[in-house]
This record gives sequence, structure tokens and C-alpha cells, in this order.
Amino acid sequence: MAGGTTLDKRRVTQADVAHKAKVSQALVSYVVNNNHQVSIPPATRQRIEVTMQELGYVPNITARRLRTNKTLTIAGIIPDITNPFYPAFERGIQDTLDNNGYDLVMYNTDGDRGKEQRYVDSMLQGRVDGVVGVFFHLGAKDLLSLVRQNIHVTRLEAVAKAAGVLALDNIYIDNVAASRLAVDFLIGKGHSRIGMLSSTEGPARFREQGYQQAILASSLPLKSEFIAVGVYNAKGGYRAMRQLLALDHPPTAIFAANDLMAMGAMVAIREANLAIPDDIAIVGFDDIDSARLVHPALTTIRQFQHRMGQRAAEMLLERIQGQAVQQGRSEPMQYELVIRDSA
Amino acid sequence: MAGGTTLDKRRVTQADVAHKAKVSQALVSYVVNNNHQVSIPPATRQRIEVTMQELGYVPNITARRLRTNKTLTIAGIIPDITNPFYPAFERGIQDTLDNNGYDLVMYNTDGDRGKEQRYVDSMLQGRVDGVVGVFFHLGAKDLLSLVRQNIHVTRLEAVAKAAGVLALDNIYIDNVAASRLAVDFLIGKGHSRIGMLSSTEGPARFREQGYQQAILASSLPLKSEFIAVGVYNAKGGYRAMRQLLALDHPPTAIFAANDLMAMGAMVAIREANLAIPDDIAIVGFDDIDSARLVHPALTTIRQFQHRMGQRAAEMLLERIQGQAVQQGRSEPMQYELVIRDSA
DNA sequence: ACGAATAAATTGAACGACAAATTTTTGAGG
DNA sequence: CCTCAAAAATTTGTCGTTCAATTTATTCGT
Repeated sequence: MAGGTTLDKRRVTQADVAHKAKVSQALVSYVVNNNHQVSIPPATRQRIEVTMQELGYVPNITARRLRTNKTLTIAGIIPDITNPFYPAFERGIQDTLDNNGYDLVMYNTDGDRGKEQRYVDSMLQGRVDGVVGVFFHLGAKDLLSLVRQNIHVTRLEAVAKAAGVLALDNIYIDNVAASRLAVDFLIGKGHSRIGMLSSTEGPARFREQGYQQAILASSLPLKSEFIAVGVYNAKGGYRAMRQLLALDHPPTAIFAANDLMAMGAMVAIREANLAIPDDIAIVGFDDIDSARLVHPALTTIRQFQHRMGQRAAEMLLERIQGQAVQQGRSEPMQYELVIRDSA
Repeated sequence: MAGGTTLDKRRVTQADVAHKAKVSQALVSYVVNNNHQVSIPPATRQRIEVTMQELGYVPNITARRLRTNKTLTIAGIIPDITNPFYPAFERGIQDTLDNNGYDLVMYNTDGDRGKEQRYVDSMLQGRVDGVVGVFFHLGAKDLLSLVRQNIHVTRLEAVAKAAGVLALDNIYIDNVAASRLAVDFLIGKGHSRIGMLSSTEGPARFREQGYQQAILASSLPLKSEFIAVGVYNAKGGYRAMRQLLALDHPPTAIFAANDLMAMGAMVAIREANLAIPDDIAIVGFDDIDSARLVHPALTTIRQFQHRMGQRAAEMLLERIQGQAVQQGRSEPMQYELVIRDSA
């Protein structure tokens, strides 16, 4: 029999340490937590510390969580980590949480209402102290149950939200204004036939609003056939672009609802033997990492995903630690137009 | 005053339900868990269920975890979620865990030994029931402490590992063989001057081994100046490629240690006014999503990251649930050469 | 040097859900 | 009305933290 089946040896508890050190279990806890409210003679403290060493005591974090009613854990509820927008966002969250001793649990909703609701409900069991969430379907009222249980929420939103009375924070970039910036840039380049690759998903409808506002403000005609709708990824962009290319007089410039759609469109444009940006200029949205690696490099709206994740986590921790004003906060995040070669 | 400060209303517990329903707390637990070991008359069961409804009872998951000594939580310890290889891997893990009622906690090590060690140590506090890990520095012996605490581990490895006596599973793709496949393809295309963009990080050293084996097996000369080393990302690939381009007789084909380096190299090649694949052919590794979106589309070694994540999680759950053989398992994963336009 | 007052050191108990072990209640058969 | 088994219900121990309570030690005035 090799020394393999030593499984049933129970884990060392504070009670075990206390017994061996001839003190009460409470004293061991005070030593573990280095609590200064209570005075412990150096001799006793050392005896307990030595005994912990000897027995190899490691605190049971679940018991600690139960007693303190703090999990030191945050949920990150996002649509899909394989969408290139989110890894840096999650990483920003995790970096900030890690610096503060918090864990991050990951959930992917696929932008599905049922999953969003299911995960929010699951949080009511007390898995986490707070949630950083990107919800396509749930609104503040759907998160009320969490807030009432003192589980705080910070949301990433796609438009400016008025800070409500609910103790629930938002960060956002103004997708409408940012999209106007992108389309105004194309207009400024002299384009008069500007198409958009839009989507029914995610923040695309706000980006479409920005597109429409820019066109209308410039007194160019707003043509509905110039707006092609597809799913919110490269394939959707490819297909929507083919739709626009099939028009008698296709656009000479394209604003894509996100970089993936823009990249899919670039494939379609090349297949049609057209040159970017000479025949068709294209602007994306998000500035995902690969935007600078495609050829020609993609002009796009940059968001600072890592910073956004950090800030969302910071605001959440402030609220958890009672350092935030009672009322909900809403904070705009930066964006900028990155001009590369595609437009 | 406003109805805002209703915070201190204590959460409803089983004891509250028991008191109102005039039963013991244990009975409530039996009803909650629908335990069939014990018989409960329908009338009593219903009374308890109604009372739970009335009071809005929600189980305290931390207390449950403490009592059952099961967290139903798994740690995912990876180098960096912003490395495009990992999102689909993590998503695969999460999908499988979610189907089995498990949560996933995310940690990023940046391939740093200290962080790898710190996170592993932190798991000893009983945060999780198991770990899916990608470790660049820690070996089986460093994970022994976890296995001894009955915290199981499944690792993603870069080479075939013999299944050890430790109850610790691996999945891997054979990076050496896969790299040989890539370089053999270039040799088969008639290239005799084949360079490599390598790195000191991650699995790059195994990919370099495969490169060397392929060159040697073909009786081409193995030139050390054809191996340029850079950091494991696009910028590293760009810089390493510029190094190769500065040679008197640069290679006519490039094997990059991963797709990001390949894409960085493509930028450098274009800047030198050389054509891909006509002047220089290039092959990458990983088949990240954007590999098909760059121009020309990247020939590369495809790995099935989502499937790998799923399989890693499956193996871990099998072990946690005691369905795995005692001995460690090592399972190869599929890969394939995807021929696109860059070579 | 002695008792009271104060300070220091230490301990008990509750928290919440689960489940094994135990006790109480019910009801049938004689 | 008693026995005995089955059914129903309860008791108990668990894990770390922290408030409250208790025990032990020390100071100080006389």
C-alpha cells in the first residue's frame, strides 16, 4: 500500500489548535486575525502560533465567510467572454479586485434574457457581495431584489443613464455621441454615400442612432437601404456588407457597429475586388486588439476596456465598503476616434 | 423619512421558517433538500413549503457550503484572459461547469511564478473543489498540497506527459508534433530558407523544438540566425520579424510561435514592401478568431480551445465525483493544420 | 498587608444549513 | 391496555468570528 490513501484525515481546525495549546478556540481566532481589540500576552500568542505551525492550520474560508457574512467575492456577468470586447474588461475587474482581496466569478449570459435572470436570481443565495454586470435585458427594477439583499451592482451601460435613487451605479460611454463622431469623420472626408452595418443586439441600436443623427445633421439623405442588419460578429458583418455591395449604387463609406462586423465587411469588400479605403472606406467601433493588425489597419472608436473594468470594480468596492453616497452614481467613460488606414 | 434605509432587516433563515411553521429547523432542511431518507407527511411538507413562500426563504449558500464541505466552485488559473487563446478555453470550462451547477472563479497569473504559487496557496483555504490550471512554472510536486487536501487539479499542458501516480489529470496537445506539421508544410511547399519567430514564454520552446526537428529531418541546414526571439505577442512578432528582415538573405518562409506573433510579423513584412505569401510565406499557431480575418488569411495550426476547456472541466468533475480511476490521466487533444492564404 | 477597584486574560455562545443519531409519537395487533 | 415496529420529529455537532460575560491578575489607598 503506497502512501496514497490518506484522504480521510480531517482538516485541522481552530479547535484542534486550541486543544493542543490548552486555550479556548476563541483565542486562536484572535491570534489568527491579529485582533487588537483584545490583549494577548506574548507567551500565549507564541504558544498558539507554534501550535498552528505544528499542526499546519489553514483557515477555512467558508466558515469565515459564513460568520462574517462577507464572501469577498464579486460576480462578473457579461454576455460572452469570447467577444473580444470583454477579456480586457474582465481583466480590469480582476486586477482591481485582486488588489483588494476579492475573487471574481464569471458568468456568460449570451445576451439571453433567461440567463441574465437566472444568474441574478442565483446571486440571491449569497454567493457574492456584489455584481459587475452587462445586461441587455434586465433593468434597474430587475436588480432591486439584489440591492435589497445588500448585494451591490455596478452596470456597464451603453448610454448616459440618469443616476437613480436606487443605490446602484453605472458606467457608460455615450455610444450615440461616439458613433456621431465616427460618422462625422466620414462626412468630413467628403463621403456622401455612407452605409451602416447594424445589428439588433447589444449597443448596436444606440450606434445606429448616432449614425442617423450625424447623417441628418449634415443634411445628407438618410437612406434606409444603406442600413444593413446582421448578427453582431464577423460573419454578420460579412453578410450585411454583401447586401450593401449588391445595391445599384453602393456606399463609398461604411460605419460598422463593431470591429468584428467591420472586419467581416473588409473580407467581403476584398472579395468584390474593391480597395480599402480608396473604393470603400470603413470605420469600426471598440478598438479590439486585432483592429491594428488587420490590413489596412482599422479606423475605429477606441474604448478603454481595461480601465472600464477597473473603474466598475472600484465603484462597486466603494459601495460595498460604504464609502459611496447613498444615491446611485452614473459615470461617463472616455472614448476616442483612432484614425488608421481604413478610412 | 424615505423608505431607503430598510437595510438591517435580517435575512430569513430556516429557523425562522421552522418557528412559524411550528416544526424543527431540521425538518425545514429536509424539505428544502427534498431528502428521501426521511419521511415527511404531505400535510407537514406543505405547511413548510407554504411558510417558505410566505417568508420568502432563500437558502444561504455559504452555510450550505460549510456544512457539506462542498463549494461547487472551480478555479480557472490561466496566464491572461486577454491572450486570445484563453477566452474560448474559459468559456468551454464555464459551459461545462454551468451544466453541472458549478461556479467558475477566474485568476490571471501573467505566467508569473509568484502569482501561480500565490493562487495555488490561496486555494488551500478551501475556496474551491478543484482547479483547471495552465501553469508555466509549477509542476506536479507544487500541486501536491492541493491534491492532499482533496482539491483536484486538471492541467492544460503543452507536451505529452506520462500519467503519474498522483491523482492529477492533464490534457495536452503535442506542440512539438504540431509544429513539425506546420514546418513540414512549408518545406513541402519548396521553401529552404525557413525562419522561426520564437519566444521564451509559454509553450514556445516546444514549438521551437518541433521546428528544429522538422528542419533536421529534411536535411536542410539549421541556422541559428533564422530563429528570432521576442515577447509572446504581436509586438514581439513585429520586432523579431524586423530582425530577420535585416539579414543579408532573409528567410522566404516563417513559422511563428503563435498567431499574434505571426500577425505582428505580417505588419513588418508589409512595411518592408514584401508580399505575403509570394515573397515571404507565414504560418502561425493557435487559430485565434482573427486569424481568418487578417489579409491574407493566416495559415495556422488550429486548436479546439472551447472543446479543450470543456474536456478539462469534464475530467475534473469526474474526479471530484469519484468517477475517475485513482491514477492520474493524460489525454491528448486534437489539432489540425488550417491552410489559408498566407502560405 | 488587605480589600476594593481596575485592568488584563480568557472563555461561552450564536450564527446557518446539513445529516447522522436519537427520541417521541402513532397505530396496528393481540 | 400493552408490545413493538414504523413513522415523524428533534437533538446535536460542525466551522471561524466577535460580542458579552467571566475569571484571573494587578494596582492603589489605607
